[in-house]
Amino acid sequence: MIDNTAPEPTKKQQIVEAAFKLFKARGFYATGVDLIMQTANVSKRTLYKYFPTKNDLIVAVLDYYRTTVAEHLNQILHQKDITSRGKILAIFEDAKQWFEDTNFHGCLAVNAMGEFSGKDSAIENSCIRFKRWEIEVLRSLTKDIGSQQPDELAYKLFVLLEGMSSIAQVTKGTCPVDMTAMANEIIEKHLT
Amino acid sequence: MIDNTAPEPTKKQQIVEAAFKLFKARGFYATGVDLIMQTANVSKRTLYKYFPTKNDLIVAVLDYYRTTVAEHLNQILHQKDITSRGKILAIFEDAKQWFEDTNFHGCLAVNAMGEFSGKDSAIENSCIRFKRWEIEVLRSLTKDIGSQQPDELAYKLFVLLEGMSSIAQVTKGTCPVDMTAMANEIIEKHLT
DNA sequence: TTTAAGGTAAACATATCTGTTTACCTTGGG
DNA sequence: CCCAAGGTAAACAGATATGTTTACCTTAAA
Repeated sequence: MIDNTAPEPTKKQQIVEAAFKLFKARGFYATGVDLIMQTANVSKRTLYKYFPTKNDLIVAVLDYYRTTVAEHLNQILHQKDITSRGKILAIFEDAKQWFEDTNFHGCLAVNAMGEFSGKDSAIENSCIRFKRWEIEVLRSLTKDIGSQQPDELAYKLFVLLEGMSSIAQVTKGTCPVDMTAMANEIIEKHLT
Repeated sequence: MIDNTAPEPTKKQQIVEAAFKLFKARGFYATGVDLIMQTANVSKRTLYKYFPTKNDLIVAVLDYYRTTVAEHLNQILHQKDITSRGKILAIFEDAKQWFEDTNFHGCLAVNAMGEFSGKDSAIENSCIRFKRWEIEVLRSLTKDIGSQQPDELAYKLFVLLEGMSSIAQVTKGTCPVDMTAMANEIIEKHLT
């Protein structure tokens, strides 16, 4: 009998998810493995079996972070009755909700870079990969729109999203500008 | 005889400057007080005399960070033969150079927020104060320009700068867009 | 000369962190 | 039945962190 219901054991995933939640809310250095293992309901031995070092776990968490963002984005990207331009604007509307959450703590990759820049190249690379992936998502959309310079437009939009994120993380105040409209104007200007 | 040459002792400043350099390059948690005191050429006792807690020192460093940015900005802001609009564009050009430095490690206030959000309200407040000050600098310029909604325009420009900073910090790649030109277009669009 | 302020150097206390090891438990298939 | 895989619990080791304390030095002013 072949078991095809749950191929992956759940313990490893429990660890990653618990660590993800804690790292996001409390930072990386400030979160000890003891707390992670308690939150995940897992013994320390099991944790170190799957992740020989804490930094290995951090890399896994950053990769997991990308999959969660990707799954969330796919709800927008896979809609059939909406143009690529509409999808971009939908991303901005979605980001607005995202950033206004009182529980928002900034981009995990940016935070990780702040703590591990120049100290752990595997973590650094994971952060860079994440940002490259984000901009690639935008680029595929700006290419769809028919832009002659899809890279440039994607970068402009990316700067907006990153700025919104950073400001929201620190000030936690409401945004006085309709950033979706601003993005739309930038697209408009770019296409003419 | 009254001594009015150097009223403040230099030790305190040495500590703040050394800590500033180290925190910027290596992060807050990852930088121990031993390293700070060695870098500052100061004994541990002296350090704890001026800063009873490491977090007290962090708050002082964040305040010092603002004064260094302010002094740098004043070179632009105090020029007489340049319009307010020109000053804004000069800030963007300056930021470009700033962010392209291989030794750039992102905004210290953003990094501090990533490490201490929800953990130390004095540090949090220092970060928020820094961002509020930054946007106030921009607002005084957009007001000068004659904008009817100086807050909105300042916020738009601030989003751009923050986005540039974040992306530069993580990807360390060259920016494929002339952000100064983009800022100029946003100003143009806003004023009409 | 004395004294107080400010400093150094280094041992010390205490806590916490990552990571290891030992001993034991549970469970499902051969 | 048994036994290997995967797990728990908890003690342990070693490094490192923040702070404290003790003893001593230097210097300028009263």
